[in-house]
Amino acid sequence: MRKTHQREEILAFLRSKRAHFNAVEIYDAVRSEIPNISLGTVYRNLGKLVEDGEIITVETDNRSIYYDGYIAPHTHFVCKKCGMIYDFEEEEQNFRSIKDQGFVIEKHRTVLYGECANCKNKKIKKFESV
Amino acid sequence: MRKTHQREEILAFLRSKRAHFNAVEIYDAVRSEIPNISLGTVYRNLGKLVEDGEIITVETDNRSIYYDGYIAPHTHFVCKKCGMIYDFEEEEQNFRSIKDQGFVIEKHRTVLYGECANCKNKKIKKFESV
DNA sequence: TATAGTAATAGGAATTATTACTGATAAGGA
DNA sequence: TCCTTATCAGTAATAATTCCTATTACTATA
Repeated sequence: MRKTHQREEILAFLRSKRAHFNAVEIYDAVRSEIPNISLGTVYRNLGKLVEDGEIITVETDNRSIYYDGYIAPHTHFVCKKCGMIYDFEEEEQNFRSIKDQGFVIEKHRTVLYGECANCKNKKIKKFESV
Repeated sequence: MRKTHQREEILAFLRSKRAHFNAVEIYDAVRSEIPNISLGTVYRNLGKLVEDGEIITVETDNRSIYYDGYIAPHTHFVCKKCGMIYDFEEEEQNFRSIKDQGFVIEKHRTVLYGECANCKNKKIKKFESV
């Protein structure tokens, strides 16, 4: 894979932000550096960067794919009380039985929903103090 | 929400199959019962059924949303070779460390990507026979 | 430095999935 | 049965993504 100005800029942008962007957002951002870059080029390079493992995709239910420059495998936990999103490291024992059945897991997208430890503890404290 | 023939058929179809379908596949299936149903009607009703919690969506990275009539918590595995989506039961040991940290997981959306056991076995066979 | 071969580019057209619109239909209550 | 109105079929429009083509940049070799 050649090192091109366009691809460097796209990767630099994604690495510089700890957030998720869709192709058009990335296109708009990179155009400030390379005004005549085309959207097609952005898509092609995003595809190659994903293929190459430099970035990852985040699929949502709102029809567009988001790209993330933070590639360490991680799990998101969304607290339904406080709305905070937590990142968790990979756990070795996850999906043990699936692996044991001969399935090879290359990547995963996991979002957990529930109540975070902070909110749970607050609730207990509140209860004790009554 | 009115009880309409179209919505009943869509829900009945999804409940009758233990698999995942995109909107066009559901459209084709339901047309055998209601030949002149329109694709727009299928999309609208799928949206309402999701809103109502009667079915769930599976977001993958291949540009179309899949619908699942099986709403008990489970994990999806998408095979990058054959494209098939597999269901797996809940595993007790999953996310152990997150739970141990006091987080309460109420539900989750998990999609694993990789190579399924079938495709892996095919590959091995092919290699052996050469 | 010229040259050929390869691979990437811009720009736009094409494709695909989904949503929006409109006049007609039918579900469900009075 | 009659009304009201959500839902329908059919179709047009939109949005996200991919494909296509002529052109350009890079690399290695002469």
